[in-house]
Amino acid sequence: MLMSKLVVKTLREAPADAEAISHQLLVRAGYIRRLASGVYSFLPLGLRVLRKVEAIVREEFDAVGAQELFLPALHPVEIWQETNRINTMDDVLMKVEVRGADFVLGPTHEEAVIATVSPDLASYRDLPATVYQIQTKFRAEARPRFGLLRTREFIMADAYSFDADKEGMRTTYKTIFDAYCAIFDRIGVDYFPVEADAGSIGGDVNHEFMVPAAIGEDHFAYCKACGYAANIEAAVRGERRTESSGAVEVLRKVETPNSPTIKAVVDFLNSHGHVASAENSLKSMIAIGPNGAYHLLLVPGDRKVRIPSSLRAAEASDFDANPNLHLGYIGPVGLREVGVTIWVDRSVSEEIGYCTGANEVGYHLLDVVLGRDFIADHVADLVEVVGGDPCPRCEGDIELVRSVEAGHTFQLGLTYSNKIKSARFSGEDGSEAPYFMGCYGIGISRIPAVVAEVSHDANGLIWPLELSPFEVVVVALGYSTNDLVTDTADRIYDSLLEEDVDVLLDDRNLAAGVKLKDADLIGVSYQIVVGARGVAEGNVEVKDRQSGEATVVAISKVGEYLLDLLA
RNA sequence: CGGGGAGUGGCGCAGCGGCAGCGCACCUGGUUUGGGACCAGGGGGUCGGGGGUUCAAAUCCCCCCUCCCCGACCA
Repeated sequence: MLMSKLVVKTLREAPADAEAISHQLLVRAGYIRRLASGVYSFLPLGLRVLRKVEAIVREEFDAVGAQELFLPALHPVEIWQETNRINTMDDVLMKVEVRGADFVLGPTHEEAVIATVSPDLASYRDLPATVYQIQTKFRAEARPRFGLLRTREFIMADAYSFDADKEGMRTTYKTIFDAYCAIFDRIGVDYFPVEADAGSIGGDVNHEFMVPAAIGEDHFAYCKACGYAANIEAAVRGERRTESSGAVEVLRKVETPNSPTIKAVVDFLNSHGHVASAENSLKSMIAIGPNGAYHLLLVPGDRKVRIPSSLRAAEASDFDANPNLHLGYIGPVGLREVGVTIWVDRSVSEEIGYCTGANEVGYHLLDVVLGRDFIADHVADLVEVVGGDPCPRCEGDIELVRSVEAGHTFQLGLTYSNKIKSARFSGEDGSEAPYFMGCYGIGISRIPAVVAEVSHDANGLIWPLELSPFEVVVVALGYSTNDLVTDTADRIYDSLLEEDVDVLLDDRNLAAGVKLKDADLIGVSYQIVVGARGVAEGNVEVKDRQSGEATVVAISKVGEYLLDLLA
């Protein structure tokens, strides 16, 4: 490709609306351009990178026997009604009406893939099977941001696996999981498969593929000592012995006017002759179960509650509907007797007298003891981990790592097959059974941005060879004025094309500085700099964009030298 | 959806009642070619949209739209 013909115009300055470094660089270097909020066009350079990402995914999926198919983006609303995700995913669905018929623009394709392939997977003899698709998906993101990192229209690769039983599903999951690792190895970024929360997609075991990055919207808990890694929404902390503070006094009620928060209560008590602290208070959070039942979650007052995925946080209307609940003064004592299920965090001790709400406006209880003054129905991990918490697997400490989610694999089990009539096959004994499914997604259009976030310098992008839009750029300085340069650059370019190298020749009539700056900005993995100074002595310079190292190479040897680098 | 900020040529910005400007980019001619080079000439704008105030509005007022940031949300 001749750069004079390439549809691209680099920018010296980034658009003012680009915040993330990946966004700035991809726009400046001419890879992408915004069409609307969260909607981006891929220019020729950007598409080349995208195609390379896709090629890696195809190769690794194909290698484990997954078969590519193509599904519609336009889904009839009925298939979304069958799983009820028309309601549960309402906030992200883009809906369109076409001549009186209702459609959904697919944000994910579980319904569509089942509807499509179930006739082909009618018997246990047809299983296991894995199919995948690489295509555009849509989400009505409330707030698109960070360029390609969170968009309304995006390209995903999603694989879907179908097995006859749980064991088969687990085996398939492991196979695809390994393929994911192979994919991310080739993409060339540091990544961590972390245990994660299943979110609205449902299912059981699942892993997020996280790439540590300063811009990341997620955090995962990580233990350097043993490698434990879990999304903050799924992470738990280990036990740490809390020293008992000695004798626990009797339960008593104290007046605490205008103290609806932990901080207010602690401040009030401490200034009125009591000794109180957030750690020795219990934060009481009301959550609602799937059947509308009330649950009380108790965690130490200095910690953030992590609501179990089976429950949802209570809303104002839920408090209004239950006369036993006085927001700001809720506590465990007596609530179980009025039908509230009591949960306590694992760290709540039976040897500590806690301060809790008295279920009466303006009053709290002191020295409330688990087992003595109230009984817990469930003991669970209810706090969000923080840096410094003990690792649940070893003696180490947890740290929180900011990161971007690049992929997500799920063991769905029967989550969808149980809801969708056609998601069944005939077993060996002739009876019908639902598929054990898995699904596995990679944000294809997010990958270039993720890589750009972690691989750039002050001069621009730095692509790993596998993703570089070209393998090498021939930067011809004085191409329009120096015949020897022109001739040398052309010969190198032609010989590389001959060897099927993906090569770009900067033949533009521009100042040397501009060409060198552009080459760095665009970030092609290798540069061959052809200048008057070198060619007079029979040399060119080969620069590795990653290391910045430049090597003087004889013109006659440069083809061979480069093929070695690319091998 | 709540809070904050911004819309002036492709990009970055100035102008803030009185002729719409600057840098980059673009076009023509010339010089130049190892780190965004120089000279001369040139093209491109309903100042986001609508309404109002005024002799006069990019500039003041009202409504709307779009975009960005923080939060809520996040397959």
